[in-house]
Amino acid sequence: MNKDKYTDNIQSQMRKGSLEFAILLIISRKKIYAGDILKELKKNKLIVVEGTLYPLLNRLKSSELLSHEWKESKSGPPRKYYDLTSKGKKLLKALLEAWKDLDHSINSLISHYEKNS
Amino acid sequence: MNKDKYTDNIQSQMRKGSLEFAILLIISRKKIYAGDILKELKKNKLIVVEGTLYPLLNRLKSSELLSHEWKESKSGPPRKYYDLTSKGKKLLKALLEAWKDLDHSINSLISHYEKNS
DNA sequence: ATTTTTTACCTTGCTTTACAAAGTACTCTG
DNA sequence: CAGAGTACTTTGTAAAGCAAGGTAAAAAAT
Repeated sequence: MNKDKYTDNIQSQMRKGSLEFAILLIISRKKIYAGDILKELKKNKLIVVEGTLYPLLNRLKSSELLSHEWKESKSGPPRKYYDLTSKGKKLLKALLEAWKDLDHSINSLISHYEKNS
Repeated sequence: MNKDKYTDNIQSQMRKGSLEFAILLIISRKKIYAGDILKELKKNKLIVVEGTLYPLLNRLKSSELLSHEWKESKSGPPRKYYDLTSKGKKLLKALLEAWKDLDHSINSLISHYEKNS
């Protein structure tokens, strides 16, 4: 175990856990392809790389949470535009509740911390 | 890939990412041993099992984020009581900032979602 | 006093997954 | 058509969660 590597990565670990959720939220707004999803995530400080995003999208696809259709691009090869399936929409609602729970739990722990420091 | 298994686990994945953070927060309040950490996590709906918690505590220990001392128990074998090292305290402050960023990012995405649905 | 139960911590084997890096393929520009 | 840019995929490696089983100490039951 490389200590520094471990320590450095805890912060990114924290973000990664919410990655599927963030991606479903982004796709729920409008049909969008991988390149623009990456940009949206970066805009929100949720840094991901291709090697993570593409397999993740394919997992969501084969779990029938996403569908996609090919669309021509004016500046390169065609793109896969993703959309939520009804199963995906349903899950998104559930994740929203789960997020609210987590948000509440962590913020409650934080408020204890901040009282004592 | 088992679809249902994958779908079922996204919610817990979300929580897991914040696990180290939550554990450091809990330990920051007072010296505490694994059994009581489990109870605190459950109280906050952050469900974890022994097979996850013990290796995690050991990783935090070998990264010098935690220290521990053995204490006698009145109802069984001795317990390892964990405490934050100064390195752990420093990391906790950094994680607090990272959490606030994540919280802000996700809640911003959510507010877009809720506007459109 | 020995056995059983409870409590506490640890380990093993399996599976999932993030990521870097390399690969494939399409399209536009010159 | 060669090269640059864009888009999607695959491979190999390492990290980590979890179920299940293991070790050990102390208390309770017999």
